[in-house]
Amino acid sequence: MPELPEVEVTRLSFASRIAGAKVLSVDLGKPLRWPLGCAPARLVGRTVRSVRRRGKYLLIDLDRGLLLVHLGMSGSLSFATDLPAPGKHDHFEMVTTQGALRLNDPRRFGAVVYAEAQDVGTASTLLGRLGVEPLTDDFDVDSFHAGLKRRKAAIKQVLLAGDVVVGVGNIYASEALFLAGIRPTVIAARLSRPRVARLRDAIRDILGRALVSGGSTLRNFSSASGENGHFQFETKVYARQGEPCRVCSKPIKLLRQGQRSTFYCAVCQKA
DNA sequence: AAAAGCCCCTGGATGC
DNA sequence: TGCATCCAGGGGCTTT
Repeated sequence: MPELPEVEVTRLSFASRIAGAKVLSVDLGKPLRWPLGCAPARLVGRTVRSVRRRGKYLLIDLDRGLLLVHLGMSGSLSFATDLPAPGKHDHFEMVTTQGALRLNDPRRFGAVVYAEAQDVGTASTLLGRLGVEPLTDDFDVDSFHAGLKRRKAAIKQVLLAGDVVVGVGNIYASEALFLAGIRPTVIAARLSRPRVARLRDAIRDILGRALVSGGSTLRNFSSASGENGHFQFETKVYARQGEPCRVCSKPIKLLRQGQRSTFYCAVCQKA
């Protein structure tokens, strides 16, 4: 579920509401991907400053230290003053003076990790190897082209790896490659500069439009205020194998790359 | 350094 | 209805 648009939609849905709140209590459910990294009681009394995003991570800045939140495959956050009693898949809850922030994550691939501020951004942290933010001006054609030049893997898998550009997951990788007319199996280093430029524009276009649409709700994603996304109704190739391409009417194809599904049109996307 | 595989976990859909 | 199998939006870690 959560690729860059979903994470950003989540951030926008509670960042302003939680800013300035004081932490009253923190409770954990079953173990997530990584341990919190501190005793929950240590967070009590701290103040939430802001909520930022880096790639698919949310960074909740406290007056001292910060929380890194990752939604994994099945995570979603809720922030409200009137949440129902916790369910079996609620594994993190932080009650504040302005509402309770809760992580629901059935598969538990997500995580909430506490870090001291000075630990963030270095190569030793979770954020150290992340690529450029695709919706910023730093995502320019020259550096994108240079990054891809070093990679001999298929372009789809390079996009998913997140060390060249962040935030593009399985849905939006297929969609962006379709929009750019590029076959997902093309070796990244072989893409010409004009095609790299098209791909850059396609990634920004897809992510931007998904963001405006509130993200994609495939199973149970919703923002922290409970809004569902609706970009899943706009996908051109994702999960449409066998159905006619919306441009040329030939059947959409499905293949496996790195044990993940890739969807493409063999006519519209040239090698 | 980069690429390929493996694995964490639960639930829903499908097939017998 | 029950059971087995496969699949799912991510990504760190280990092995080539």
